[in-house]
Amino acid sequence: MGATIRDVAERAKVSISTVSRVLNDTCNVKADKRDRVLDAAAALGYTPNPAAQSLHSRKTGAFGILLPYVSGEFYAELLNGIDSAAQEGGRLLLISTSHNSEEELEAAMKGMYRRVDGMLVMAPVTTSEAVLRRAPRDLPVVFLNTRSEGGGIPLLTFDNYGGMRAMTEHLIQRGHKDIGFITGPADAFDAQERFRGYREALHASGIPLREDLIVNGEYTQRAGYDGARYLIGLAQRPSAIMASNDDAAIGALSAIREAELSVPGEIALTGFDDIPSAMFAVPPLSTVHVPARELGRRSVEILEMAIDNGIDVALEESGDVLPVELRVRASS
Amino acid sequence: MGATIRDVAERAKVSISTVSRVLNDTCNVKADKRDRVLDAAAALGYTPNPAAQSLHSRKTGAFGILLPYVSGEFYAELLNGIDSAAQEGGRLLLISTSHNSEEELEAAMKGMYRRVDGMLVMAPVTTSEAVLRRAPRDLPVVFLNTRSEGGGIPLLTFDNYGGMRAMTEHLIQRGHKDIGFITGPADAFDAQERFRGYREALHASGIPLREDLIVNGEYTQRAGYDGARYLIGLAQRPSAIMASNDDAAIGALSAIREAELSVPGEIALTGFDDIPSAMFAVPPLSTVHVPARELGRRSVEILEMAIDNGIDVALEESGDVLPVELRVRASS
DNA sequence: TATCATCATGAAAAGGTTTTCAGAAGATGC
DNA sequence: GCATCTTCTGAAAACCTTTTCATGATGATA
Repeated sequence: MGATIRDVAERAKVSISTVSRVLNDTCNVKADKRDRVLDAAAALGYTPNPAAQSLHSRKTGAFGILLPYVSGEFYAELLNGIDSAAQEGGRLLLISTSHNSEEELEAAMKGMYRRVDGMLVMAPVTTSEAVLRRAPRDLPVVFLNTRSEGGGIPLLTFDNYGGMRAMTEHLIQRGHKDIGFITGPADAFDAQERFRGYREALHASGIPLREDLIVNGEYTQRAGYDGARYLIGLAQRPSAIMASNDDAAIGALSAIREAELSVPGEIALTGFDDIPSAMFAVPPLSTVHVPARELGRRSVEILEMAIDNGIDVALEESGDVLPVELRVRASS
Repeated sequence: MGATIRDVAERAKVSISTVSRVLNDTCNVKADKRDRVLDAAAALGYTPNPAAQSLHSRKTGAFGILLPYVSGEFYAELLNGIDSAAQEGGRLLLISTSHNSEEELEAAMKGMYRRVDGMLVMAPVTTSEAVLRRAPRDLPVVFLNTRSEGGGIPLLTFDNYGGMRAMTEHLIQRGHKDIGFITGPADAFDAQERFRGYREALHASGIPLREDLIVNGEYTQRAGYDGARYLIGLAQRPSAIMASNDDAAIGALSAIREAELSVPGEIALTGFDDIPSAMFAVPPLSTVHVPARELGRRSVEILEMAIDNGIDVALEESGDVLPVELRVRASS
């Protein structure tokens, strides 16, 4: 059904080389032929076959993105940034999820190999090196929010540690000493970093860590709800609860309100990520603003650079830890 | 860098035809050669070039999905369903956003043409016919949640009208007569349907429509917040507010709490979509459950059918309006 | 042993593009 | 008017598969 360059050539009574030249305006073609080709192409609704093009050029004009999940406002924001940057660059976007499983991750990378010019990978439960070991060597990869053993790998993170540390210090400054903490997924890089921020802030202030105030959680509302219920039920109830992300905080908020405790009067509450919902929580949630959209955009830029100029050039631009910002609202 | 079938053939000392046969096990090959080929392929880390394959087979093993936006929990759920179904079918997923603009939509479809075997399109502000008119005729398309002028087009929707009508009837049954309504985007199909459900339910119960209780909104928390503030400020304040989706309802909830009105005591509140956050709102939000994930999965199945067996077969399976379910929680 | 069917294999074509190479046509300088 | 140089154009190669076709080998049957 689709017309080929051959059809266009026939209709315009020129060779296929000429058609190609006109369409890519690569060098001079006489005006009359040029017009004939353009007319013929329009009449036939000709579009070059991308498979043939990429077979020849070894480029695809696309890149892949590999996320643990797509659910959640954080990922939505991130995707948003990636999508708009990709669209501006005229690139197509292939997406896949790994569910934090190494096998799925490897399968997805294999599946995208040579269908994309490069990949954006977010793999918080392994290291960038481990991923690269199982990936084709000639595929430019930029990592997001992933642990790295050494340098030499394009990697973009934001300051999980610093953000949570600042938030903890904020609570300490407000006089809180017994601060409950609902962790993220135990094996996730960012969750560990956030926990470290909490731990070290306490330590620096000489506040002993109460193990019973630490609840293992997930980045979900459900986990936040469950965790908060546990903390509220303690004999020595904490005066503040820190959730490892906003979703968990919103779940915790639900549990706290259910127990008819006031926020922040009886229990202060904080989150992390600053998803849109944080501002509309009741009361508005104190949280750490993460530039998710920006992270998406920047990572696309770096990938673009890696594709065009090689990994080494991209490297100079990357290795960045994007700053985060404390957003103190009514919940603390 | 990547090895080709030619390299494998050379290393295994066979012809490329044999390599191809072994790798696709299409017909019998002697055991010794088969082993040599397999060894060589493994040693070289050979993967067939997808561009060459799809050039020959005219298949891509991928499909495209075109959404208005990717932000928001509803889309995340939908994407989730699509992604998992696609992964099961071994298909790659290309994604793009249209921002409800016809130009972007057309550009995205053109961009994906011949890079995908079919497309899933959600275009609530136009009609499926309008989209198809500008699309290549030989591209299977399944529409989601899109208005259609006639039949004959694979289309999957859920019962926007019925859901909102049922919710309105629920409020009427609870004795509400002055019910504020925060609309969705004026030109969106689903938003119009939801509004119609509200209007006709009132009409059926003989309750006159108060124009001043209808606020033009968006599917955002911000719009819900603004809309609710307006409604609360009215001299003749409504006793209930219906938001066109959960995001708007959560924003409205924020405004109501800010005004220190009780929910549902002084103002009842309802949403639509049943996003995960709805259950964790305080109080938990009465809403209409929409099978977003299911919608995603089903649409992939239908597209798969359209690709394999032609549009007509897929058509029989589609045209469905997925049922929605009232979820009455504490907010009403 | 001769014939036939079956099996295994390689050569070659096709799929649609871009690009190189070479040739033809026209222009320029003497 | 001839040699040289541009400018324009077409043929063909290359990109990497899959599949058809043809051929040689193997085994079976009469």
